[in-house]
Order: sequence, then C-alpha cells, then structure tokens
Amino acid sequence: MSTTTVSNVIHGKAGEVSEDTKKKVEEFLKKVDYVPNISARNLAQNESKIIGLALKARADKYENLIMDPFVSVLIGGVEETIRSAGYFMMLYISKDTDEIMRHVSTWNVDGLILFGMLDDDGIRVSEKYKKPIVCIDTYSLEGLKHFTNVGLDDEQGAYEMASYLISQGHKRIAFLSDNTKGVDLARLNGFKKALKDNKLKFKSTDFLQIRPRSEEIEESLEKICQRASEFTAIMCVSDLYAVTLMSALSDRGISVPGDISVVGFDDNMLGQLHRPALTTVHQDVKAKGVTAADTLLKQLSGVKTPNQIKLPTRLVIRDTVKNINS
Amino acid sequence: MSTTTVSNVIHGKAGEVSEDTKKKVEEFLKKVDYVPNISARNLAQNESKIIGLALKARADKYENLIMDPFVSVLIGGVEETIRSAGYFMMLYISKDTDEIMRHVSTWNVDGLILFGMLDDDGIRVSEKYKKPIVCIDTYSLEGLKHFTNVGLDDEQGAYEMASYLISQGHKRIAFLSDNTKGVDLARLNGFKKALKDNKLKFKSTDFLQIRPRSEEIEESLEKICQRASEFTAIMCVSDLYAVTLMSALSDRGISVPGDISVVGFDDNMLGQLHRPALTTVHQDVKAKGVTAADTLLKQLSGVKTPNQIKLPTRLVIRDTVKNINS
DNA sequence: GCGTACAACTTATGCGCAAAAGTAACTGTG
DNA sequence: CACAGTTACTTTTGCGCATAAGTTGTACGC
Repeated sequence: MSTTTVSNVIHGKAGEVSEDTKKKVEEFLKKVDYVPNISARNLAQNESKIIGLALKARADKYENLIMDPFVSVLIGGVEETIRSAGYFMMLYISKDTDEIMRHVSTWNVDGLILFGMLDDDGIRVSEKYKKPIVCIDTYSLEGLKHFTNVGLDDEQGAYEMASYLISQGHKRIAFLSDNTKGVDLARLNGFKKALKDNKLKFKSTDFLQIRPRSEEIEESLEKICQRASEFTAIMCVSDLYAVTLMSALSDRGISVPGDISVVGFDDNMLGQLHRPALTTVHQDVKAKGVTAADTLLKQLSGVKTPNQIKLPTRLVIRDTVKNINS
Repeated sequence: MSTTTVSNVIHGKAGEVSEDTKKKVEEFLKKVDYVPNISARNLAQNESKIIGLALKARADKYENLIMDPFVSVLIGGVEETIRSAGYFMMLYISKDTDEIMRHVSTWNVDGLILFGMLDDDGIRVSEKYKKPIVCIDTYSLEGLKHFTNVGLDDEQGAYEMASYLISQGHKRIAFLSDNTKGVDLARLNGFKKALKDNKLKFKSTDFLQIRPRSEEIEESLEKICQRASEFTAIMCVSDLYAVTLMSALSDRGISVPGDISVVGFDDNMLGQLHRPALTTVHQDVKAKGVTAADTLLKQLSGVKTPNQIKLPTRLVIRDTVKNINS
C-alpha cells in the first residue's frame, strides 16, 4: 500500500485504483481513524483552503462594530457558506490594515473577504495581495478595478424611505449619521435625492452628527435632542442609531411618533423589539455574507463574477412614523 | 547565508549569530519582504498556532445564537487575546459536534474554546481531543475532570436579583426560560434559593416556558402574557427574553413596570437601550472571552490553571421594577 | 605546539502530503 | 510472438521550515 494509492483513494481518483484495494484502503483508513494533515497538504499544494474574513473598524467605532448584531449575522452567513464548500474561515478583527496583511500572507489565505475597511485601505490591500478579494459595503469606483464589492442599493433604499416620510406629510426631516463616507454617504444621497425630487430643500444643518465613541455619544445626543423640535422626522443611518436616539428622546419626554417620527435602516432585532416598533429599511445581512462568500468561492474556482453586486432593500413600515398630512 | 542562520535570526537566537551577519540577514529579509509560511512551520513543528473557537447551538437556538450580541462580543474578546499572543483564531459554527471534531483534527488546532456545547458533548470532544480545552458556560461536574470551565456565578447573580425583587415587595414572581439545563438551571436555582430563604414557595407553574424557534415564539409569548396577571414580577433568564417579553406585554397593553415588573440577565445593549431601561444582572462578556482565551494560552505554555473560573456578576438596577411595598 | 573549547557557521534530515516519474504484469492486435 | 497500450500499482521528489548533526576557524591554557 503506497502513499499514492492511498492518496488516490482519498481523492476518489477512480480508474487508477482497483475496487479491491480501494476497499482495503478505506477499511484501513477507518480503522486508524485517519485525518489528513492540512498543513502538509497546504505546503504541497500551495493553497490553504482558508478564507480570511477581516473586520476592520475605525478606532472610534471598534466597540460598536463588535457589539452590532450585524457583525455576528454576517459572520454566520460567511462561515456557513464557506464551510459547506470545504473551506475554513479565519477571522481577523483589527484596526490595523498592515497587521491584517501580514496575517493573510503568513497563512497563504486563498481568498479574502473584507468588511468595514475604508476604500483606500481596500485598494492598498489588493495591491499587495494577488488573490481574489471580495469587499462588503465599500463605495469606491477606483476599488472596483481591484476587487468585487457586495453591497446594497443603499441610495435606492434611502430614497424610498425618504419618499415615504414625505408622503406622510413630513417636510422638515433631519438625517442622522456619524460620518459622510461610503455607505452612509450613499444613504444620505438617496435621502437628498428624494427631497430634491419633491422640491424640498436640504440644508447642511439638517445633518445631525452623532459620535460613536461612548465618551462622546451622550453629549452628541443631548445636542441632537435639543434640536428635535426643528424637525418632524429624523431619518437615521442605522437601526442602532435610531434606537439609541429614541431612548435619548424618551429620556427627555419627547415621544415617538407623537412628537417626532424616527426611522432607521438595516432592520435588525433592535428595532424589531423596540416599542413602538421601528419603521426601517430592511436588508438581508445573512444574504450579504452568503453572497460575499459565494462570489469569492466562484472566483476561486475560476468563474467570472460581476465586480459589483447590489442586494435589494425593502421598506418595512412599522410604528415610528406619524402621518401628519393635515 | 544558510537557512539555519536565517532561521536563527528570525527566532532571535542570540549567541548563535554574529551581530554582523544578523544585520545582513535582517536587511535581506526586509528587502525581499519575507513572510514565513506557516503551513511549513506547522508541519515541521507539529503545532498550528491556531486556537479553535467552536460555537455550537441546539438546532432550535441556532438562529438566536447568531443574532445575539453576546456572541460577537465573546468572539471579539477571544480574538483580541489570542492574536496578541501570536495565535490565530479559526471560528467554527455548527450544530454538529462530529463536524467540529473533524475540523479540529485536520487543522491540528493547538487548543479549543467551546461555547454553547451541551455538557456531554463537551466531554465527548475532550475524550478524542488530547489538547487543552476551555469551555464557556458549562455546568457539569463530570466535565471539569476533562476541561476547564470559564463561567459566571450564575446562581449568586440570580439569587441577588430575586432577593432584590423580594425586597421590593414582590411575592408572586415567575421565572422565564426556554430550558432548565446548564446556565439556565443555575439561574433558576439561585432564584429558587432566594425564594426559599425568604419563606416563599416556588410552584412548578411559576416556570414560564418560552420557545426559541421563530415559528413557536409568538404562541408561547401569547400563553405567557395571558398568565401575566398571576404575577407581580417576571424574572427572565436573559436580556433577550426580557426585552422580547416586554415587547409582547406592550403589544397587549400591559405596562412595565406599572402592571408588572420584568428583569433580565446579561446586561447587553438590548436592555440598555430599552425604555424603561431594563433592571438586570450584569456580566462582562468580553472578560469572559478574554479569560477563556487567557486560560487556554496559559495551559498551552504549561502553566497550571484552576479548572473552574467563575466571573462575578453585578446587580444593575434600572427602571423595570416597581416597588410594591405597601 | 598540541589539545580543548567555543563561536559561527553549513549541511542534512524529516514533518505529511500530492503529483511526477517509474515499473511490472497483463491484454489485445497485426 | 513481438510490441504498443493499459491497468494497477510503487518509488521518488519537493513544498518551506526547524533542528540535529557536522564543519571550520580561532583563542586560550599548559
């Protein structure tokens, strides 16, 4: 029984091994409870069967990243897909792109999924790393030359939401976010577009800035709540912020949707469990993870994929918007 | 420049290499942007520098597991600790223990952290896997012979919470959970003990069963809410269930804490953002992950560790309990 | 000035695997 | 019956690393 014969049996190379010996080998493998050594296989094949999932966060959002149910659902989707294709997932959470890079090359990771990475960082990575990369939720035309993006039609989703608010009679609507880049910018743009199409003006003061860091968040919420009476509705860039805002409003005796309407974006458990239940834009986070992983897997097997995949959103009308049409 | 010399420089084996050649080698390494091939190192050393984090869920709780902010925080804690010690994390989410086992042995994972595994499964794993295992939140005396457990003083936490409820005048208190095993049992026991110490009776009908599966959860909530008037307070086994319950109560016009008091356990963002803010038992989930990883790392470097580590809990009194002392 | 000790290297070996190259026995064909 | 082709194997090689074993040169003591 030579190693090659055994190897052939393991890899199911029929025609090379007689049925007789095949059975013998299989029995033997079972008897000794054989498990292949992946390190050795990797060394010989120069492939690792590992997909790296790198989550990166701006330092000030790191805490939120980890807390967000979004992340665990995403991880779950990726892991499931990858595993059923015989790959393994190495998870990497970091604030430091270089560290991620080093990690990826030491392990000779076969493919990369990046999330939360700034667009230029993604490009930087792709320049060094010569294997397939799929990014989630990036917004960089430049980047699309280097990697595939799996995202959402954020602009359209925000457009629909803003249009809905306007249809309910809202004219003074604020937009709440912590930055104006990437996804947040796309959502803001959709919002602005809806205003414009309805002949409403967007003033820069209608942008309410929330600070993600725990030391600053209270102060920023205080400022925002003080200005609440200026608006009839606040459109938040995420459910997390919508619910955070509603808690702050509630603490100050401002009722939702009685005094002011609030909407979110994402549709996660936070808004679903809130009462009144949050009106929001639904996205299928698990599908995002699954799609990203699937796309990467396809690329690994040499199948061409579009370099931009946009998943649809869906308006979910619940109870945080008041109809104020006279 | 021989491989050994280079290897020695990389591993900082001073005294074996002259300062001169050391510098030369280092310059060279930088120039060619050398990255070690971990597969080769693993093969040579028979160690992988990988820590496996296996999350297992009963089929009916799988969805919840993934959604729960608990999980991502735990993962974050483990990942951070492991990485700063030069290890890597391979994440494994599955309903199937055998699959986890196969994975672990193919990769020759150096150590294992198990979460959400039933006690007997943990033991089964430890019988095959001859390397260090740290479990999180198991409750099996038998298991402690095989692995280290990092957990909480659940019983004490629940005892304090129940005592607090009693001090606020509550005598008819229900306990809500989806099962009576492991952690949930410990919390239930703490609850029962507090009742007993205060000369209150626990009837088996005071246990309210919630069903975790999304198809059944509504029905079980309906039953529970119908019985709400029997109690002045409901102690929930987790914040997730407490908030879920409060949403259901709110939908039926039952006010918290006006009509009934509700408390949770865990202290996660769900309860913190809820209004009224949830009175609960705090646990430091990140610390749990960090402690588990630290303990495993210690064991890997041959340091003895206690086989049972219990992290403290802390009562967090917020706004969901009414003082009903006459 | 011979042996010992040690510093600073180099060479050789094996980890477990996949695949290339080699071998031996058997089969069919002209 | 000789030779090509095929089947069912075995032997060999090399992936990149750490380390054991071997080599060389130099300093020092007596």
